[in-house]
Amino acid sequence: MESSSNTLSYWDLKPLIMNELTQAKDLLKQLQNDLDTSSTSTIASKLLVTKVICSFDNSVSMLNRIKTDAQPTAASTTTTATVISPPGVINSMPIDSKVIDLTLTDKTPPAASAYRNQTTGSTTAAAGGGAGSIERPASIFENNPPRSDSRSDYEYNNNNNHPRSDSRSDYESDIAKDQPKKRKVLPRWTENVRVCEQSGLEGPLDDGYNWKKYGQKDILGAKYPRGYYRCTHRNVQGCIAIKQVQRSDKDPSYFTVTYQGRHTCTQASEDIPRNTSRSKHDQLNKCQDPKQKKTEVLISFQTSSRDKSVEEISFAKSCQVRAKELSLQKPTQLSKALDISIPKISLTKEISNQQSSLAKEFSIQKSSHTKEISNLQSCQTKEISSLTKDFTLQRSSSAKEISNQQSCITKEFSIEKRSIEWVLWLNDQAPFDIVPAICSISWSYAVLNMVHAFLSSGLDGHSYMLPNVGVQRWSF
DNA sequence: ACGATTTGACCTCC
DNA sequence: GGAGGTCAAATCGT
Repeated sequence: MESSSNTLSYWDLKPLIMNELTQAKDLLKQLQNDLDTSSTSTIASKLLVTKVICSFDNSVSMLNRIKTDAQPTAASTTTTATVISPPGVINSMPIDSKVIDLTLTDKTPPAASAYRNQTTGSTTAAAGGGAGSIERPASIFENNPPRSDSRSDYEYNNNNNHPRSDSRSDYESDIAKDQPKKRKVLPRWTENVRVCEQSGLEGPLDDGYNWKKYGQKDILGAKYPRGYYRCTHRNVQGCIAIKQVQRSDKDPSYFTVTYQGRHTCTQASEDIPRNTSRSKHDQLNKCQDPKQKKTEVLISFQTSSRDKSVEEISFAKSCQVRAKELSLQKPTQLSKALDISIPKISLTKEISNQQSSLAKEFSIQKSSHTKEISNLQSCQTKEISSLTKDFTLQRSSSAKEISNQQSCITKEFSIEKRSIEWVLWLNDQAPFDIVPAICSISWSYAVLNMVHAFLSSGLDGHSYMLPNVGVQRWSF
């Protein structure tokens, strides 16, 4: 429903400027508190300063535009407004340094607007409770937002018959009285977020912010309804961020999330969006495979990406310059402290990182060494065991062999002994006169051999031929 | 009891 | 007149 031409009027920019100024004011308050209580780090304080500068920059930039754009002209003029989010000031995208380009529309030429104002102004004044043009203080969202802040995304027509118009605040009535009746223009972008299909949930999806659902609508031609969410801190802090979530018809695992307006609540002050989600958020996230969970963010702004990049760069540069200027022009205690503390902090961080990585490395090495030692021990134990076994076997076989050899030797010795004894006996018992012959060495040797062979074979009572003796029968 | 969600009615815009 | 966006009472969940 967003318009697509490029004209901006004062009334288009006013809410944005108010928003910027309110934000700057809040940030300054926060900074003041921080400095009073010393509750935050110097880096956080510096960040706050940068945010404030950026908000002021944006406001000034927009006000400069108004000077030229708001000049009544005969024909409708076309301009492009660009509101850039400062890197520190997080809009509802959980990504730093986002650039929001607004290509906004005012289809009502100034003349026509004036006409409308004239025709409707009086009735609105009546509805607003009087013709007085009460100047609303700058803190329009200060803690107690107007009852109609729930309508702040809209500027209603000044319709006398509008059943709710009488409940609107004086402020808005005044605005309504004076300005064209258009929807407030807010930064708008979309993201395509993929979640697992099993979840079957159409939660607001976890983007780190807390959202409250305020409506659901069946959309013509769409299979799934569209959910409407606004920031939980809307009532307390006047945060204007809203989003719409709709499941894709083509791929139900995708949700198209359209964000509108950036967070001005304290959530935005925290650089890292928190995952303080509940219920469905948690379920969805638990369900998501870490690999699948990688969110495919397709941010589509209404201006070309080339313009966006250029503006992003120029904005970043402007922020840098301003921050530098500030720290040079006002060498306060804070900036001095920052100059000293930042290198110190980064050094400490580096040391801590190195320590951590060394500890990690040591742990890994220790682990691998322990493993190696354990393996070696195991191998050695095995080897020892095997050696012991071998040794036992060898000892056993050696013992057996020795025993066998002993037995053999003993047997041989015994045989020889008996042989000699027998020869001696034979010599004593010789019935013939054969002593000289027996005494001859050759005969003795032959007899000894014969006896040895005889005893070895275990034969008993056989006849043997003795050399040079003839047949003799010997009985043992 | 209180906060979140649902849902029908209402409103704006095209 | 209809689609989209919002409100607010009713309902639900803790």
